[in-house]
Amino acid sequence: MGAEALAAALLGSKLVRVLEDGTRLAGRIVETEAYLGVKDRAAHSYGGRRTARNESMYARAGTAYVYFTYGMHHCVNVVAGSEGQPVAVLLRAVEPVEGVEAMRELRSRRPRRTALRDRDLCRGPGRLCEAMSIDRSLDGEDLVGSERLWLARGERPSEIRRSARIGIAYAGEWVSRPLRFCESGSRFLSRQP
DNA sequence: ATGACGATTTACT
DNA sequence: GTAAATCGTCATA
Repeated sequence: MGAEALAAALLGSKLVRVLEDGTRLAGRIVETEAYLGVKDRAAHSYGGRRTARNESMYARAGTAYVYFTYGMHHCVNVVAGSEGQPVAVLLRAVEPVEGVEAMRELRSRRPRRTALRDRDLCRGPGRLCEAMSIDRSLDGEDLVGSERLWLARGERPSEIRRSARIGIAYAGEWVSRPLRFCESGSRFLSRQP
């Protein structure tokens, strides 16, 4: 499956995480972005770049690519390409469905002034990783078969909306490509399309 | 060895 | 709306 097809197909699927202590967390995916590989200036694999950091992008489809950015946030992707094709789908937002209080606790580890509403727990790629305790230790995990982090079926959205990707102002003509996929009308999006 | 840069989030004006 | 926080990573030397 190509990255765009996977980005759309993942909407409605559940991301499930089991912590060391057995706590189970789950969120329904409502926002994704496709990164199209070597030709895509916004992708970490642009131009065939292959480093220790993005090595997982070159693994087989269904592998997790987790990276650390801005000195403080993690983001999780589902690898989409056939092996050797560094193509992936970034998970940008999920709707919390299991372990909400555990998620709130995880999101409150750093001091904060404002109270955390349920709808703000997993609304954004860095936030959802913090809420689900996803970091580089899960980079390379097989999302079909892992006991720590995996994908499960869920209710498909009634309507999908495409828009431009976020946070890639440096990507030239790729900035405006409609490679962001959202469930129409969801209250759990990182921002309204 | 060093410097510049983020697929972001938060708080503040 | 704008700006600061914060540091692993990588390209350059």
